[in-house]
Amino acid sequence: MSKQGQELIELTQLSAVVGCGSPLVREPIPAEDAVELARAFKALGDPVRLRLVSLIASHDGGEACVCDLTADFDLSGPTISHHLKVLRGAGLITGERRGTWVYYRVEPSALARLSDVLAMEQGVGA
Amino acid sequence: MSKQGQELIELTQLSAVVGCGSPLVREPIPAEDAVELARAFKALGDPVRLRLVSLIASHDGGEACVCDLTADFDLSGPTISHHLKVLRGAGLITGERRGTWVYYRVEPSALARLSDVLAMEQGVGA
DNA sequence: GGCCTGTATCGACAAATGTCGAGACAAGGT
DNA sequence: ACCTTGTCTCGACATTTGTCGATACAGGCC
Repeated sequence: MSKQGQELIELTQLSAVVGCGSPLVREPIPAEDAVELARAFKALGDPVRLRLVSLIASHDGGEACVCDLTADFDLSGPTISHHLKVLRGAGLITGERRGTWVYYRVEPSALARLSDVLAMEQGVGA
Repeated sequence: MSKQGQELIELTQLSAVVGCGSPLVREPIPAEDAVELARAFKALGDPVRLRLVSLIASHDGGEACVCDLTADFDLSGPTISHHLKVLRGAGLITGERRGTWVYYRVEPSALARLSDVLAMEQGVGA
């Protein structure tokens, strides 16, 4: 638990550094921030994980249990669990155990932050 | 050249499939599209490459030559070249040789596409 | 209590990735 | 023509990553 706290990224905190509405086209991303942001992008850089995020986000109520997710892949349970752990470590999803099942939901602010960084905003080149 | 054409991803083409303004929260991303999108996100999933994109995009005129980029990293020339190749293969940047130097510029539509996919759009959960 | 189901961790292994040095190719200056 | 400079390609290597089976933990049901 304490260890996990260290690994967990506070993507929301990056807003203070990168700045909201300050995309990567306006000024170079500082090296330290790039590490955090890149970890989030890397987490999305796998087809399975990208689909997992999409499945969770688009599921009814905005949450899905692992049992719902495993059915969509030809992968073993441990593998799905591993990918979910990576996404959790990147701060993109959160998991909560309710009774027998564990429910995952996306972290909207984290996705929004990444979306903002990529937004060109038509303010530089053209 | 012909080989490169195969590797090159037409991220713009994904708009026809994923749909513009159809983010990953509205409906699950199809498995095939996830492969293409994930490749782009993976390309951004490295601190060096993320900074490279940012450096290129924020450079004067929207383009930068390799000589401008290598100075910002403690990496060898071949390594920078490798990262640029990955970004090119993902369709995120384009390179053009003009005389002695090779100039790179970002592909705005590709970045915009990724940004759109990540945009939550407040239309589902809440 | 004992069992069964759902999920996570552990250890192992093949494949992919990031990095480098050496060398090749391209373009310009002498 | 030659050499210098800028960039890319090619092998090689250590590290990381994705995957699995086996196993452990958590919680409900008999």
